[in-house]
Amino acid sequence: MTISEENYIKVIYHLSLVSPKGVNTNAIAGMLDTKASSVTDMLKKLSDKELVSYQKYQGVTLTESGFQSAKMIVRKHRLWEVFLVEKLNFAWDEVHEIAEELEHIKSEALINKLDEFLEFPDFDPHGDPIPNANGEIKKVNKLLLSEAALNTEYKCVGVKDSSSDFLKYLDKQKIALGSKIKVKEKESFDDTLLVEIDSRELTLSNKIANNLYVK
Amino acid sequence: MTISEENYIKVIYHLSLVSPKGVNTNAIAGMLDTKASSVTDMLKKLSDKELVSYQKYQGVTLTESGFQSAKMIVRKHRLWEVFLVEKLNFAWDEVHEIAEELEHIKSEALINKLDEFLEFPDFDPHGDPIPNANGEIKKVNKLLLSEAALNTEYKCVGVKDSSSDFLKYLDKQKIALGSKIKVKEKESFDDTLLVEIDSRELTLSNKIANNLYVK
DNA sequence: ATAAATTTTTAGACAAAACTAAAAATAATA
DNA sequence: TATTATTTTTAGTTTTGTCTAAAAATTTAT
Ligand SMILES: [Mn+2]
Ligand SMILES: [Mn+2]
Ligand SMILES: [Mn+2]
Ligand SMILES: [Mn+2]
Repeated sequence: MTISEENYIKVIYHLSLVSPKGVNTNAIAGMLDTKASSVTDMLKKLSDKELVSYQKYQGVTLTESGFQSAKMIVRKHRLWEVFLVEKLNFAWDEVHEIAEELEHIKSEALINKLDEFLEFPDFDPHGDPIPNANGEIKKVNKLLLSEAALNTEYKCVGVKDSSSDFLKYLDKQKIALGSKIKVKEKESFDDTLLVEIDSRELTLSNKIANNLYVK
Repeated sequence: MTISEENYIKVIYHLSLVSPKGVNTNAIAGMLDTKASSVTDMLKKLSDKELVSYQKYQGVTLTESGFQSAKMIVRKHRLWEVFLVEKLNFAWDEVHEIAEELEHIKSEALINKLDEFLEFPDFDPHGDPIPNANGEIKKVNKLLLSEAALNTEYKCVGVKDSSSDFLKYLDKQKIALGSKIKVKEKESFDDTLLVEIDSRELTLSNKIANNLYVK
């Protein structure tokens, strides 16, 4: 697989978690910052290689083989992110772009040795699960902070939006994965939350609450 | 720079250490396992980007900017090799191919953090010097074992040939970088050496002696 | 149900990096 | 020096991945 093919497969994987019946050409184009016509061309090629099932105008889904490949790319991406944060001391908002490149390094021995070196982590720095060498993914019952019950203690376990802006905002508010969090009040007008985080009180907008996973 | 351009620049760098007056088209083609015509095409492009000085039929040399770029690629290659051996426990004959891919990862922050993580190594697992962030290379007065004086204690500090075959042969003979080595006798007929390595006696062919650096 | 809007695909073109075959320049040899 | 051999370059293709513009299919709205 070329780097470009891998990027398409990965994007189709992520989109099909949201639209499992079939992923739109335009959605793929949007994610890859390319044109719909380019996507159509690539879908034909991926279909020839039996990585996707594609019938024109009907959207696209991954085949079993495409699904497996996608998970291996995601595995590499997330393991490299762990490496960058845990070993090289990058901040969690700095690692995604670099991992976008590292995820295309071919060696299977490399990724398995890296996994071992990192002591087989289950989650990446953003709380996303890391598929193991067989492609198995540990399922976690997380929910968005916006859906959390009042006066119940949760733990921050992941972010939905992992843009640098959002991650830096969390840093500024000293909200990290692992922080204890409890919703004390919910403003009915705009769903603003009054929360207690590690015994500090904070006000969080609904937008924030919609992008923070808790458990 | 594309990956292909980087590979050309790196090969021209290595070849120009041997032929500083100008590197031949055919030599480049040989190293990159491509055709001379492809090399000519690329030399024009590199010349347009002022990474090389090129006049047709006259061979090619790196410009200052090309030279600096080449050293940064070599820096990345060798730092990754150290990482693979020191941290991921790869054998020294397994790392070159993987480093061939890793050397093209773009981030400068990454390579400098990796350098720090590895505690700023001066040499890679094959004894080759690692340029620092400014492109400076530590010069070492090493010589080939075949040129070593008799009955003088040396230390193995590098290999000239770093093919898997040669490296595995050294492993089998328990010759590693850092081993103490002394030439006891030199057979005048075929230059075979009788050496003492870490207090074991061994017979080494001239071909071996011509590919092992000592100091 | 028809028309309008949107999405998707096709057709044709382009740049990068490779190739083959043939021509041109340079180097080696008689 | 003239001839031959080798090296290098040019000319013309190919493949991959992209693009624009236009056509076709599908979806939405009237
Ligand atoms: Mn990421
Ligand atoms: Mn991540
Ligand atoms: Mn190497
Ligand atoms: Mn090396």
